[in-house]
Amino acid sequence: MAERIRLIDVARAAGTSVSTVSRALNGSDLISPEVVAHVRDVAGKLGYRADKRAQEFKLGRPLTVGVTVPDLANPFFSEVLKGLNAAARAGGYRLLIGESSEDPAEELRLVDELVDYSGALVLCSSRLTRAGLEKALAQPVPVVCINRNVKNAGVVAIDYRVASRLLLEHLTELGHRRVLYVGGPPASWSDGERRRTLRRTARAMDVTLDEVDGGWSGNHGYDAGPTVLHSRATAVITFNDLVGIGLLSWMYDNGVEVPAELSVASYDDIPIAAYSRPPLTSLRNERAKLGELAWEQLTKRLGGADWPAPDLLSPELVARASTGPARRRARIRTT
Amino acid sequence: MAERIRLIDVARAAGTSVSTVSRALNGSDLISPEVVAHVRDVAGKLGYRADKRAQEFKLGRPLTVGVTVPDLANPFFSEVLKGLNAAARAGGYRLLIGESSEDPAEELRLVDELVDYSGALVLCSSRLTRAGLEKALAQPVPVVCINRNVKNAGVVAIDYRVASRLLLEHLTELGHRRVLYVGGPPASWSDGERRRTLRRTARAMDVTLDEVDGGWSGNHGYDAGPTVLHSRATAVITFNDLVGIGLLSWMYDNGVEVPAELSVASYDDIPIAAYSRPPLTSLRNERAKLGELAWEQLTKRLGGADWPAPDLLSPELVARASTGPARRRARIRTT
DNA sequence: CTCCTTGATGCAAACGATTGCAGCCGATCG
DNA sequence: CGATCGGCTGCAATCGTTTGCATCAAGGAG
Repeated sequence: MAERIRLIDVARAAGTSVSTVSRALNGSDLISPEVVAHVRDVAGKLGYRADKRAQEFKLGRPLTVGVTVPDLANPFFSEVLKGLNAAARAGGYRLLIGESSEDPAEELRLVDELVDYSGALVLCSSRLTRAGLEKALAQPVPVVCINRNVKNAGVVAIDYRVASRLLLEHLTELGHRRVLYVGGPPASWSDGERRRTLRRTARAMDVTLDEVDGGWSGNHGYDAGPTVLHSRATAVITFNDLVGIGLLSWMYDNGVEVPAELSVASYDDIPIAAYSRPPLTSLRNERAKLGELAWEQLTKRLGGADWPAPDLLSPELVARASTGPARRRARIRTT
Repeated sequence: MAERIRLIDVARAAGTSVSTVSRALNGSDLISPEVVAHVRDVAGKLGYRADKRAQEFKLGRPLTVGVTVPDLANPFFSEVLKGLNAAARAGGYRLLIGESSEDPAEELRLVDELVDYSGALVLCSSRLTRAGLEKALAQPVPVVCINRNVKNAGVVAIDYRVASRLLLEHLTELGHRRVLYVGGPPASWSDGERRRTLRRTARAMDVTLDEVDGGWSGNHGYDAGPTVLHSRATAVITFNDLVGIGLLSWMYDNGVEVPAELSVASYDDIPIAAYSRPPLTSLRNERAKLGELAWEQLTKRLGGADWPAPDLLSPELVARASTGPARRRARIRTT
């Protein structure tokens, strides 16, 4: 908790001027090597640390990227953040992270606040309304959206066409012809994409697809249990692994054998998916890479270029024990 | 991506001076109401936003709190961050989050970097060595440690004495007299505390306690499976829920009945613990509150006071199906 | 010996905001 | 009617750093 050392303190101690100290510390070639060495030495002894706020202020651009995520506790987002953080730090930027708690209004507030501190914005799985997004894009900083498709912004997303095809191919190979999708949060673009591509692919593969609403957490999956049980589907696809694991849990509690009576598959393959009972069939995606690519798009844009074409990442199926051959007969059972 | 509007632009548009605009916007009582209204109006029309960097620079103190966590993907830390974030934002501060990836050297680098931008530091479950911590505390900003006890800093932690007592009481009531602890990361202070309090309490309760090393993830728990199986303990306590769930998974894969043959209990009660098979007995703690309390200590300190006494939070036992009566005879089984 | 070049250094302006202080103007009082 | 007072407003300094430009000393060339 010592007092802050300023450039002028170093200058005085070194018997020179602030400009010389600044130049010496920043490696200008206008300064004689001996002076550089001396100044560095003195600065080191005094424990001088440049005031980054003053530096950035003088230099103009904020070296900060603002990021919004719907939910910090969801491993999917944590890993996107990991990737983005690593890339941004390597580029000399740091992250200002905001959590919207899955609330579009809160997200809008966040954007509004983050933009005051940031030279760029990354909206991760934005739950913003169309109008809200427009507003965000009108801000005086470049914006990249992860898992949300918009014009005039960088876009990095999972390729849900591939995702849905992989899931349905896997299930049809196991003999399933009737599949139920348990959906995600209403404002989620990626939920919309999952539905759209599932529908389209199901039609092409002659699979009957039903849909019910769900959410993003284990509780949402657990609560969907009765609905799922009463459906005529032999396989269920859930919005994400947390929902899937919650659903598996309900099935277990209610004596429904998975996968003998019902198959369950999901998106994301978060680490815990391998440890559910039974282990959950899911779609592995390179989440950290989503973050890295977002950063790449941003640097290009900050470098003056136009927005590059959207980056689409294809997931990969990880078949585990929660999916198996479709049962032959209609389920006979009450509650 | 419009150009940034500055105070002087507003001043010109409003036909007044920057000082007047500044005062009008900041609600000084030295300005006539009509002018205030007019300036506000013009500023609104122009979409003026104060440059926070310039503002903070002028005002002196950085309104940023730097935070380090070992692992962003661990729900425990996510929720601490949630609590801290909410409290700090309410106090007008924002969070700069750094992830050390469970690496003490990286954490030291992080601290070194964060301190350049922050007016205060929160070290969450710091893995720093003693010397590293000293260094961090020598920085010219106040530091709060969550789940790590140090002098000359704010301290907020889980009360592991209570935690260990609750776990061992629960297990002894179920008839267990021999318990194995599967430990956490070597640099973890809280792992040390868990061990210390478990040992002490076990001695007092006449329980035999064995210990093996583990880690922080599901994989660590899974890998500990064989060791656990070959031990003579009837109950296992794991470092955290992720480890516990990994261990449960190994037991399932290898046909060991839980809790009939082995009881498993753990610390933290992350949301997913309720959905493991069987659901995991764990210790619920108010993680978000850890973050809030850290902020409270910080504000007191920033207000000029000395560090308050450490805040200790008592956890609460959530008994689920992974713990049950101890089996009567020694386990007979190979691998 | 003087002038000019060159390399090293310092002076001072600038970034965008806040704020102490001086100044201005109208009103009030003697 | 002039002095004073008080309420608003603007000028200018300031925060810590960077950087264009002036300056200065030394050395070489004429």
